[in-house]
Amino acid sequence: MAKIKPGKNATKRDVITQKASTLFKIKGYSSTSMRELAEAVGVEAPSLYNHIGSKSELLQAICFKVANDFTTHLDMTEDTSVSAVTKIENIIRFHIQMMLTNFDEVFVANHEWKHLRDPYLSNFLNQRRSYEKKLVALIEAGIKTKEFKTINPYVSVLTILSAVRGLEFWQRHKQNVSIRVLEDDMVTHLLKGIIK
Amino acid sequence: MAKIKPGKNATKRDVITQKASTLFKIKGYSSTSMRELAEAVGVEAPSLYNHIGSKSELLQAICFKVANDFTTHLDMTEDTSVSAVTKIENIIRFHIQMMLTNFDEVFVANHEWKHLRDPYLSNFLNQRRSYEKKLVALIEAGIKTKEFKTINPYVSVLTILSAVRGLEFWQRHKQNVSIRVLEDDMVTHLLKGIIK
DNA sequence: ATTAAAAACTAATAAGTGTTAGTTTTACAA
DNA sequence: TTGTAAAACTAACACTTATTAGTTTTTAAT
Repeated sequence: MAKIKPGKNATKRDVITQKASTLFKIKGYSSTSMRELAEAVGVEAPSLYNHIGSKSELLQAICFKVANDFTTHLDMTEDTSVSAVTKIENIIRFHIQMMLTNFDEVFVANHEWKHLRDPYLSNFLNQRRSYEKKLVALIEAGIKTKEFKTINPYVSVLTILSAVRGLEFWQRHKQNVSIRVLEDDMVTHLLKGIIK
Repeated sequence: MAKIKPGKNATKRDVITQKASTLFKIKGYSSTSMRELAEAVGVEAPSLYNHIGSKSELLQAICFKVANDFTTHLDMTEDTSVSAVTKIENIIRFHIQMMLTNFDEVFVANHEWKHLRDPYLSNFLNQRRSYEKKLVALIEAGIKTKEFKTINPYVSVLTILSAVRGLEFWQRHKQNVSIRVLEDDMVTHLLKGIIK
C-alpha cells in the first residue's frame, strides 16, 4: 500500500519534509509529534522511517535549505557592479519574496533553529553570523560612498532583517494590502523612512 | 524545608514565573519540563504545584503581563497632545526599553503565545490586533497632518514593530554597540531611513 | 513548647514521545 | 505470473511528560 504520492520532481522524502515544515510552523518543532506528521502524510508513524532518518534530520534539512538559499543569493549580489543602495534594495526584495513564496520553511528556519543539535546548531549560527557580517560590510561600503547616512551599520542590518522577518505577521492580513504595495512601501520605509 | 526564597516584594509564584520566563525563552515552552523548571527554582517538581495551578498558567501570566504593559503605555501615549511623530517615536522607544529591561518575558510573549489554549489564545490575539489597529490609526493621523509620507500605514506599523522585535538578536552583540546609539540609530532609521 | 498552616517531599499514574523489530502488503520488472 | 525490492503495517520498547495523592517537614504565631 504505497500511499505517499510524490509529485513529478519530488521524492517521498520531499513530501514528508514539506508537511513537516507546515506542522513545525503551526505547532512548533517540539510540539509536533511524528504521529501527527504521519497522519498529515497519510501513513503510520513508523513508515516515515523508510524515508527519513529521524525527526531532527527533518529540521536540519529545512533550516539549511533556507540558509543556503539566502547565502547563495547574497554572494551573487555582492558580485554585481551596482550601487550599494541597489544591492541593499535587491537583498530586501529577495527577503520579501522568500517570505512570500517559501513561507513555511523560512518561518521554521527563523523560529525553530534552536532545536537543532550540535554540530548543526553551530553550523547554522555560524552561517547566519557570516551572512550578517556581509550585510554590515555592504552598508559600510554605502556609508563610505556617502550613499547612506552615517548610522551604525549593524543597527541598520538588524533593523532591515527584522523588518523583513515581520512579514510573518502579514500573512493574516493578505486581503488588505497587495504584494506590490507591501514590497514597495516596505523598501521605501527602510531606505527613506516615513517622515516627509 | 522552604527553599524558595522570594525577594522583598516578590511572592514565590513570582520567582517561579520569572525562572519560567528564562527557560521558556531558552528552550521554548514545549521543550521546558516542569522538572527542569523545578531544578532551576531549587525544588522538586510537584512542589511547584503548591504555588501554581499548571504549566500553561505560567505561560498565560507571562504573555498577558507583557500585553497589558504595552497596551497601557499605548493608551497613555494616545492621550498626550504631541505631534504624531513624537507619539510614534515615544512608542518605538518604549518598545526598545521593554526589550532591554524585560527581555525574557517579552521574548516569550512574542514567540510562545501559540501554545496558549483558548480562551487565552483568542484573548491574546485580539489584544494584539487591537494594539496594531491603534498604531495604524496613529500613522494615519500623521499622514493626514502631512507629517508622514503617504505610504500604507499598515506596512509601516508592521515594519516598525518587526524592527523593534529584532532587538532579540541584538542581545548577543551587546559589547559592540551602546544602548544609546542603538536606540537613537534605530529610531532614526525607522523615521528617516538610511539614504542620505 | 504547642499547634496549624504552608510547603516541601516521595511515589505513582496515565498518557505521550521517538524509534526499532519483525511482518505483511504493494509495486513493478522479468 | 512470478520474484524482488520498496514501503507499508502492527506491536512494542524505553523514556519522558504533567500532574495527583498522600505524607513529612518546615515555618511562624501563640
